[in-house]
Amino acid sequence: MSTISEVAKEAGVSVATVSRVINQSPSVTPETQKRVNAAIAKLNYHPNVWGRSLRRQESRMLLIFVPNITNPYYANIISGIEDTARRNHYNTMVCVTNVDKERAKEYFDLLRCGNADGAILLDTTKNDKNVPRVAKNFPLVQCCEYCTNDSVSHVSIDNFEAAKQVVQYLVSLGHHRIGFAGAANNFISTEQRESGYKKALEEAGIESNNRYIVYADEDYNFLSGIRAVKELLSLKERPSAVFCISDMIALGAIRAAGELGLRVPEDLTVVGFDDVAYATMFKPMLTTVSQPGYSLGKTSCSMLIKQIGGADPADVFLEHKIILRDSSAAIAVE
Amino acid sequence: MSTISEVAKEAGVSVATVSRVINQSPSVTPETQKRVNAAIAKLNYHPNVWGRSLRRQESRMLLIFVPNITNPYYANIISGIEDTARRNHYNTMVCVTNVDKERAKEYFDLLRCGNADGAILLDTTKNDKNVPRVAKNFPLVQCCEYCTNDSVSHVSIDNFEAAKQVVQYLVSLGHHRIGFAGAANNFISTEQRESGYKKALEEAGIESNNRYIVYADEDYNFLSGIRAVKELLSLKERPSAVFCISDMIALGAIRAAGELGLRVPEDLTVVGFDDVAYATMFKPMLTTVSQPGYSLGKTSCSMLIKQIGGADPADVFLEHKIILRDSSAAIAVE
DNA sequence: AATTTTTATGAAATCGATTACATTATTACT
DNA sequence: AGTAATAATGTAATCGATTTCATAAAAATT
Repeated sequence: MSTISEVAKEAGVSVATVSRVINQSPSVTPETQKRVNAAIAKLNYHPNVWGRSLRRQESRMLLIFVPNITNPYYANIISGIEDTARRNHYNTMVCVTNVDKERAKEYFDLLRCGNADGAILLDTTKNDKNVPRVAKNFPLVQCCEYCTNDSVSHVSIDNFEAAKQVVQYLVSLGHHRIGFAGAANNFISTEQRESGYKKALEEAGIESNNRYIVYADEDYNFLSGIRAVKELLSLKERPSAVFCISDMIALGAIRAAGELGLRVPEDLTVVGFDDVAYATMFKPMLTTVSQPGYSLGKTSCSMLIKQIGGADPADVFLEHKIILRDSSAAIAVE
Repeated sequence: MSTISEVAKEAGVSVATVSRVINQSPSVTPETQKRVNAAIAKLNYHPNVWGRSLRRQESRMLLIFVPNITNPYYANIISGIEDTARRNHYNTMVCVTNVDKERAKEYFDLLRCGNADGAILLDTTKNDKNVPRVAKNFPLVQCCEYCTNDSVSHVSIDNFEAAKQVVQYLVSLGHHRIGFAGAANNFISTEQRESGYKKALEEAGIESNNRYIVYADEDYNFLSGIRAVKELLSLKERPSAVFCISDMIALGAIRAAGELGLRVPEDLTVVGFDDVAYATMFKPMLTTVSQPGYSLGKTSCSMLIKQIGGADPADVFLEHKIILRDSSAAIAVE
């Protein structure tokens, strides 16, 4: 690879002038510019990032922490982040943490070493102690999930409100035995959706029943969704509707119903969360809550870039949307 | 952030000695080591990567090009790559190209700028002209998909052989009207699987019928799978089995059958490819070909690291496995 | 024409780490 | 004891780009 001094020699100017041409600073004769550009083209020169970063004290690289990349729900968010980063001349680097705190710490070292200027976290848990600590020294933005410490920026939907609205919708369909399928993890969204569920029941004057609340595994996987919802459906007074905090669990719910000889939505109404592509791929198509993934990513990224520029942390809530499909219906007359 | 010279001052030694301690070079007194390490801890010092990379002329960063991250099939491969990279003290950076050649070119610039030492490509198309060109100057390894130019390394399964075996299996079940659902893209695996399909038919003495060959969209999406297979099933003499080059298309095939009132596997045998998690999530569970994703990633990565160290390009083929489940059955006696 | 201002360019310092070479201190050997 | 060999550490060059400051040339002003 060629260096700036090779270009300088080729063009018959000093390295300073070449640098000026690259960075489009004024006061370079059009004629000199042409000569330098010709040399750059001839040598296929690309400015070396190490030299540049070292001098400028910035890497123009952003990190994106995701727990795993299997969940299609992250794809839109990442697109939103990457497009915004690119538009601002930042590169991005997806760091797959696998919900492994050790690995996350290793990735945080990329900030300490100067490898990156900031990070967007999609995997913060409720009680995370490390994130606020890192945020003291480096620009961070939490997206979708966040820790309770409110000194760190976050962008998300209002999970409490969304869950409340879902349950209100179910009540409006005539359901009053409404189940909740959560997950055994420490994500704040999980907690908030459960709170929203309870609040809506309370406001509707329906007594909350702990046996109507079950939990799938940490990662919302399909099989644990089946297991959890089967538990719910084998109750004596089984619920006529179940609100699942992820589409994956909801698909499990539909399968569980099928295995127990129940039809969806005739015998059981199922509502999911996230609106992944698979929600429409199988019959019945899933009623679910859609998050503005691309916007969440886009907003997180522009917030991060502002913070790198010195802005203060902030919290932003974006709008969700409830999408009605086949898996929910009014309760049959008893 | 603190620098090496601050550490040197704190420890009362020269920067050279600090560097020696960091890099564990011999001939540093245990006592000095202790002092330096204490200073490092006290200042929370992390060596700056720009300085180091600039001097060492290496970034210890590897790129992973993926067409999209929605496809769960990539998750294992990426895990294999990342674990191997980490074990060799390399960082990795996932670059989502969205099958956009322009964006891929931008990412290649990360190599030219020195941001990365090499790349693993999961998205090379058959006739790609750019990849061999880039491979002249930088270490590249193609994984799963590769271009016909054989000067560039690749790691993959033997798609031709796998497809042949699938069709031989179908023939052994008594099927002789066997359909093929490919995709309208330029991936070499697509072509090789079609060739393997044809070869197996030929060897079994079954005449190939062009009307039994249909194509889903470029990205193997579910809906186009439904469309393509419906075409197949509406033929007068419809096939009794269909081999789909991806699980997504196979799931579409099952749906298509259902919509036309056909049962799987009683009326139609369906075989997929890739063994994604969803293959077991819906009834009937999918018979499919499993690729050793983790090993593909791992092998690609160690090959890349060897190439960075100066080794020559090479080609490696790994073993696939045909996984028999519910969606395939012997043909009913007519 | 002489002086000031502006413009274009170059020389050299700088960013933070590594490393070849130089230097000093210590140990081993005759 | 005096010299050679070895060990521990320091000095300074280096990687490639940016940028401050200096300088030379051109243009504008009086």
